[in-house]
Amino acid sequence: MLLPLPFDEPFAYLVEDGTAPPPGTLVRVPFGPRRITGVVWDTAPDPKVARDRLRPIEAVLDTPPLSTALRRTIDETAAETLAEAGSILRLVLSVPAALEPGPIRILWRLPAHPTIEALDARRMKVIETLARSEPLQASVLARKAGVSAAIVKKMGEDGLIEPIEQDTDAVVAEETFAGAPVPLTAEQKAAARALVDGLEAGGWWLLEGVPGSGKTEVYLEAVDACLRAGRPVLVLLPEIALGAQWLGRFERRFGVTPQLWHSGLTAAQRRRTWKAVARGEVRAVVGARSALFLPFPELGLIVMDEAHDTSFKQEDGVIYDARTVAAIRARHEHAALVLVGATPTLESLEAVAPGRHLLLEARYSPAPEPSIALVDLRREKPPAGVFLGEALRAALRATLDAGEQSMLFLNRRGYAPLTICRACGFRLHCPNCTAWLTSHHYRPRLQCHHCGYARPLPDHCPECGAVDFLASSGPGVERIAEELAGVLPGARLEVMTSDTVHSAAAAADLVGAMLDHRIDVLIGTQLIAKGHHFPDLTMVGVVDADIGLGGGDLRAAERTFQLLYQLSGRAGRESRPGSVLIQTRQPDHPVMQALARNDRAGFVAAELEERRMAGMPPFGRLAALILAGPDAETVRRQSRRIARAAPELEEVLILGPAPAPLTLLRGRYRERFLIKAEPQIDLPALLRSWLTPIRLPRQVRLQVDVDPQSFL
DNA sequence: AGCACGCCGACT
DNA sequence: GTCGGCGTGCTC
Repeated sequence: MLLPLPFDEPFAYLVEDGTAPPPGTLVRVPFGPRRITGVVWDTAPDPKVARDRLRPIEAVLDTPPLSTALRRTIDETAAETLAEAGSILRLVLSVPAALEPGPIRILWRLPAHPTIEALDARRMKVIETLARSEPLQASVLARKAGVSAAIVKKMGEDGLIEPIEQDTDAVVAEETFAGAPVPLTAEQKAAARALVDGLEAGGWWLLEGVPGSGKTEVYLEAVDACLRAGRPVLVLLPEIALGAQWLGRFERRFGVTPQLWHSGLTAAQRRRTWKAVARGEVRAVVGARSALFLPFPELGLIVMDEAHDTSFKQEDGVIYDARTVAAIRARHEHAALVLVGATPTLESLEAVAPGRHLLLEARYSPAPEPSIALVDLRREKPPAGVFLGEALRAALRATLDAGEQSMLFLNRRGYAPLTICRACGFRLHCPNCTAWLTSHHYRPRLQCHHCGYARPLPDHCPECGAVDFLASSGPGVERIAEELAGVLPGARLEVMTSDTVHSAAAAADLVGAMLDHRIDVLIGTQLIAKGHHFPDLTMVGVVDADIGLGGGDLRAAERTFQLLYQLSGRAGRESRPGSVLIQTRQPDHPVMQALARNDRAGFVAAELEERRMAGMPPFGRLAALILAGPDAETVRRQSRRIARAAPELEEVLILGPAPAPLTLLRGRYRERFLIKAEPQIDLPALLRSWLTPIRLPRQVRLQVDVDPQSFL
């Protein structure tokens, strides 16, 4: 029995007269003082307790069993991430309430032999209504029959009508997938055909296309083919992309809304969807990465849109990469997997089989490629405290005068990333993290973006007490909005960040305001880079393109290119030409040069060559170990212990331990290792044999991150 | 993960 | 004298 708790091995239980339920069955078992729902696993467990201490299974649940494909996915994901199998099972059984019967609703129907003698007119009306209807709720019945609720209630008491109980979770809306296919270009048709023809055989594809090339329409053809073949489909999107625009396209194509799975669902929606998926009644789910662990009895196709997006990496709790898990699940389901995006990761470009890399090169609409220009901030240096250079200001003005829209991009929330005392030089920092406090003006306070610490904006220096000497250093989007208001008086500005957009509805409002041209300039963080199409948007300005390039991140260049490339795609839709202005202090950087030449292929080739030389992914594999605990010395001592036990292999390079860049995070000291292995090495297995024998004191936590995306 | 057991501080 | 803090250990 595998339990949804952090254990690797299944536990053993007694079964009556040796009739064990088949693998996958959900059962209720006693575990210490509590009752837990576990799943019958495939291998006979090896109990580490005496036979006579085994306890019996308490009950077998009605929930349909977990499929073999899902159980193998759990095993393999555990092996790959070094998480316990039980922790992965916990992701599958993430909705405990879905394992219980749902709320009961009482419906009324006619008895087998209804009494109709001597009934008054109102009672007859109720009988007649039920005679030509399905069982109804009391209130609905009363309304339909045109009588008061009291009459229905009394008839129930008198046995004239009969109650039945209905599990409200058992009711699903019938899904009829219809809608109209969108006409496709020859290039799109060819790509769609390749996917449709390959569905049966399975395996994975890379669907790459410039923004506006119709990638969605192409993969929706594969979705359609899969549904026609009677197999369910899972479409994964970055959480933020699960917006009205995407759903609108799905609805236009299929005439129905798919089932949704994301963090914003209510408990009841979550419970109903989980149950319906488990019963095999759901044919299409669109969701964020956690949807990969839904209990589909079988799956025909997994589509990952914007597959390069960093939100597909789960960074806390069980650390997993949705791309890896999707590949594992697709393989065990004999399902097809399609990774979709404008800027596929170097990993997927390198791994894809030549015939399975589908390219869409033509833009749907006749808009020409945007012109991209670099502004050298070293030459055109704005005065201190000013962040928009002359060229950018002029472009913004011209766009406004032409009655068109602009976007200003800066990947920094808040007003300023640092507040400094001009009297004593003190920098306001977080008490729990190695990080400055960001000042926010819209919601006035100082905030740590790593741990959630916040305090009011101070009027004096907490160090030397000097009043009115605190100065903002560096820009955030709020500060850019302030500066821009001075540059374009009267222009309609809006700021879009996770601070100003709390809900899907708020995001839809902003998008709507852009579409209706009630906004002249939209200022925002990477939220604004994600697939929205604004016909009147012709200018995109990047306030500081260098932000992502610093630090020790091996993917810094790749990510910066992805982000700015995607952003450039926002400019100039329909028939109007777009222009992109990028402010940078490193105009000679390969990323900036490639952007200016609009040369993605060249950038990818050069970056791949660098990775190859360095043995970095995709030509080698990385893992990060992070030890964290409240006491710095204990953490250091334990890291040295782990270092001493490290395997010594020619194909494996172990760097560290060293204090993590974010040395203090949420009040815990952190030491890091980085492990680089040649591709032929089974890195998870190596880590397991290295780390499993090591017992750490409870205050020190060891986190293993295979294929890390973040290097903090 | 939870939950109990167990050993040291401020209180009705 | 007890209530309760959370460190440690165990759960088939």
